[in-house]
Amino acid sequence: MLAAPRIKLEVDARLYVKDPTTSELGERIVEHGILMMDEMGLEDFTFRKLAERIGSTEASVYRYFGSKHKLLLYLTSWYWNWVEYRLRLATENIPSPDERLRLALQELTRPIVKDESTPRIDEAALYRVVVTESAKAYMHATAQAEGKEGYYRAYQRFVNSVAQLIRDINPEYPHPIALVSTVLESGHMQKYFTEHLPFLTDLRREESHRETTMFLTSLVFKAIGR
Amino acid sequence: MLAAPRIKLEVDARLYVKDPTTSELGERIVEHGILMMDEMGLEDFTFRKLAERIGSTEASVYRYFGSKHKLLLYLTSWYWNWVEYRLRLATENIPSPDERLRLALQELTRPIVKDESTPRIDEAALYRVVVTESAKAYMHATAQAEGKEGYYRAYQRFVNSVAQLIRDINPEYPHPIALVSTVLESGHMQKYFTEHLPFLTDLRREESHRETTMFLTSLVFKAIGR
DNA sequence: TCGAGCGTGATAGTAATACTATCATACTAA
DNA sequence: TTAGTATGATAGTATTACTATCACGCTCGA
Repeated sequence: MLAAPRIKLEVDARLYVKDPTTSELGERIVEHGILMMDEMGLEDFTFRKLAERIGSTEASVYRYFGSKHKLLLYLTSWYWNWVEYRLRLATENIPSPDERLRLALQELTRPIVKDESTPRIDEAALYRVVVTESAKAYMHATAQAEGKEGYYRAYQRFVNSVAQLIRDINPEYPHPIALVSTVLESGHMQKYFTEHLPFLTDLRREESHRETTMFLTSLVFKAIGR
Repeated sequence: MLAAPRIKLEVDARLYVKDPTTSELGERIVEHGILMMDEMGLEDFTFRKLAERIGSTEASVYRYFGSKHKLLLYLTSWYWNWVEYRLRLATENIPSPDERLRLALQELTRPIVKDESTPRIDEAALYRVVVTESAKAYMHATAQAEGKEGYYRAYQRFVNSVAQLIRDINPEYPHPIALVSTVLESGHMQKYFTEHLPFLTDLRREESHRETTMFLTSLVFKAIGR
């Protein structure tokens, strides 16, 4: 079996002070930042705790990321770039638009596992972080300004990619973007509900990915008219 | 024209230390709590600032609500009870299940205005607070415990009410609860996007409520098979 | 080989936050 | 009249989210 090729995803340079991929310390900050946010949640996570865990100092962490919030934006941006990359792999060379969209939705609801092509990033943990915390990344007092600055561009780009798959099937459907953002957020939310608030969903935990795939696939294809 | 009758909605007693509806100070805390969260966002809002604005003290605010988070839970719980009350008014005595669901979805996407039957509560401001902050209320490290304790019961009850409208139309539809929570959250999210992050939706700001109604109504009726 | 500079660690400090505690006072109800 | 309750006034604590300063050591180019 061949080793997976290592991939590196670009993240908007304004989301970091110093590129964390250029040093061992930077890599450790991202690696353990993900793990700690996953373990304790965004609110309890602090740069001080992170620094302690990786044997560094608070000041050094701040040399890479200007704030906890920027680190979260960096991680979500990385995440959406990674999802877009997976989606391209899954849909390339598929001639049928219907089949492309179906595969894309499957890819979006697939259970996430640690990916060996990115050894410093635990995708399963990052996925849980994005599911739980991403609303906090773009719903806050200064979100509008951050949006205008383009801080959420990775998400925006991904939403547009999927919307294009919809337009390829039915160019008359009036709200492809709203449909895609609804489906993406719903996928995350239902995942969170099945794990933490099961009385707010009827997707079952044991079958959650299969059922989520069916639920969202049916929702989308019926909405756009197939 | 008759004055609207005043209504009072019950909120789970565990969400407050002392019932804020039993005193003028309590009413002022809730009233200005909503307004200030709307103006500055949850993060910048503090009990100290609130106390200053209403001419009281931090300690006195804590005598009503154990924490900022509990106050937010109180407000969202009040909000869902209020929405459920409106939905009952809108759908009572409507014999056709189809028409009931249609009216319910209209009610859910209607623009919110201050309601004179609740003089101390600015529903338009509360709606914006819930849209922006509610994910922070139930997505955090101890959410699962709070869910088990029943702190989100108002939301749960409302989701079930709407799900029942769906079952009345098509009892075979497999995921009414997931569909309802998806639609509720999407309604909020699209509202937020049209206002603050317009590049993440294709619903236009000027027409947002009309378009949102159409978008979600079409989504739901197609999903359940009408 | 020297030295400049860069990256990091070590330490300290600040304003604000999210509470908790204590005491005084005024009004209210028996 | 008094006992209790609601509120205000004030103070204090641990933690957070940074910012600042200095020292050290490694590397890279002259």
